[in-house]
Amino acid sequence: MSLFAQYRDVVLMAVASRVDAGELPPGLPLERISVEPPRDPAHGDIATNAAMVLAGAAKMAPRALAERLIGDLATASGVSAASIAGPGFINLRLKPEIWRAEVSAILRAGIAYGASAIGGGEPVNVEYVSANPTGPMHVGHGRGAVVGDALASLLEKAGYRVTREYYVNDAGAQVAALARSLYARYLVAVGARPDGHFATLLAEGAVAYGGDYLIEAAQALAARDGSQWVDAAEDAWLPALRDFAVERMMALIEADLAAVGIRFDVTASERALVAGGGVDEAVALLAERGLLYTGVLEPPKGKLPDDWEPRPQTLFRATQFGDEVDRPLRKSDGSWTYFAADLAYHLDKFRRGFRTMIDVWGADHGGYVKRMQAGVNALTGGAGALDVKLCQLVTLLDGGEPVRMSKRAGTFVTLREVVDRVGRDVFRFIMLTRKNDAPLEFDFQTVTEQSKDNPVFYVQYAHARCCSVMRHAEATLGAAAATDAALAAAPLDRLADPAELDLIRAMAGWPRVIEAAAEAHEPHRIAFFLQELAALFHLLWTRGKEDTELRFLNPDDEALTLARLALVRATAIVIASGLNVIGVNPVEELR
RNA sequence: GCGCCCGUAGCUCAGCCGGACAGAGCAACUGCCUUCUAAGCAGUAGGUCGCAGGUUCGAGUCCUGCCGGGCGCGCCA
Repeated sequence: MSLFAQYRDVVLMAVASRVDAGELPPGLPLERISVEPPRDPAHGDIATNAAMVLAGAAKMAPRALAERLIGDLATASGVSAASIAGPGFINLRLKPEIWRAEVSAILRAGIAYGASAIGGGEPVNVEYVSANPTGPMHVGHGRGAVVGDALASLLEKAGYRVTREYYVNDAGAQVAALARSLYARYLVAVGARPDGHFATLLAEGAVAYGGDYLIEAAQALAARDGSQWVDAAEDAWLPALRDFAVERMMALIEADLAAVGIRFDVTASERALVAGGGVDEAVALLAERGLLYTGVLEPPKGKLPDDWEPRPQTLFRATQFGDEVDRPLRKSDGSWTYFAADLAYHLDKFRRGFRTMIDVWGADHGGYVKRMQAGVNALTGGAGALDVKLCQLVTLLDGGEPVRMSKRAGTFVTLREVVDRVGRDVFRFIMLTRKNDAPLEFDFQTVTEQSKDNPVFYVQYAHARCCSVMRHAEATLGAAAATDAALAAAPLDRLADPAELDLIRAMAGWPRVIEAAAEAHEPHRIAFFLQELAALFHLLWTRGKEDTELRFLNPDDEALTLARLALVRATAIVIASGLNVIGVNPVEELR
């Protein structure tokens, strides 16, 4: 339990004892009480809004209510002072040994420090990337991949049972178009058409996917199947080529993702879902609940599609669940819309035991959120909840100049190109330096330079400095004295400098960051926490440069040295713990 | 036209499901290297939190309207 959770209990006990004593009425809204670090550290170590949030129900002035509570709080274990401030805040000052004990706790917990049980083992499904299997990943996909993966790790750290999932859209028109593009490449590969044939088709718009990656795929297809498809009818070759292409593209995508250290527990296929009758089942369920009807939609406002014509179709009553219009489930050719299949897919997730589902999408899918949430709401009878994290665009720059698009990939700069250039750790960290709904600028020059302009480096450098100190310590004191177990028993009361206590307080906040970020589904908070923690460590380091008394290694005072080594080691552990959640390897040396 | 997201210091952005004088980095100016990696640190300066109302003891945070930017708007996914 985090320190703040512990003191929340202390506050609750103080309230309960005043209720027992008849000084406060029963039935107060205790859930509104928060216990957190005050924004201004000068106010104390721990602040609670208890008096203010209970004032209404207790029919008392906040400060008067605070007076009732403060006696119990001032004498609570570990509290050195309690005061009432401002509109009715109660500020607690903790004895320094409470903070110091946190250093031992970190050393004993190791990289697991910060783990929480608030998830209570509840299953959560995080679906991310889910790019069409039509080509290599581009950087935009990479952002969603990192956000989803870090969010999944974050939730695991907070005690949820997480499934990482990829939904393969292998049933729609996109993959048919992919198969046609592959066929055109194939005809060239087996020599049935001249070299320029593909370029001509592409220019005419007869094929959709012009990326070079289909050349290799076509050669592989030719090697496997020879020229058997050359004179075949489309009906004959399309299914075979589609399967071949999807399999090939998924291998490509999985390799790209592996380069960023991302893997999935479950890969769900849209085609398998449709073939297995999942869509019929979901649609039947909606029909059963009276949520389907046949109707004609108004034409969309704004840009009207060229071939718009009103026609009756099967509609889902999404408007009953907060959507703007009712949504079609069938295309004019009788097949299911993507939305229908996605409904079935989310119903499937729910039936697999996930009441909480999180989808990470690109911002261009923003218009799709309400209908999907409406669908989940309808299909689960309100028991399932879908949260959608929309990732805004990534703009690639090089020294402030926009990066030109790559021909090889078709249109976009590939994820692989970027990761090969900057490394997976840099890529992952930078992708979390903005909240997901803000656009992100990714400048090759900035993210690879070694200065404090580069947040990845800045955090890594703090960790490397910690490791450097430990290496020096081991050289003089011996490895046995510098183990985590040995340091946990160091005389921590020697840590008395305000800058040292500031660092400890920040580290003690790590469990809170995990819990708050997990509840908000916001992995970027970890990156910001790490930057703050690194800053505090760099500050302390430089103080030691200026004032020999504050140096970590003090040859004349071994007890003091051990206490400070405990602090340094704890810092390294918390940084590593944070980097671990976002999937970045902490480095031990930067040379 | 409608929906979603965004609007915080000159620039890039935080701001923890309303809380105590609004934070950081960059850029600018001033300092700190015989000492654990100066690839760092400290200080100074800089903001009507887009605008106008509303709810509240209390609003950058919630509600309404407007302004500005991005994304999207049957038979694509």
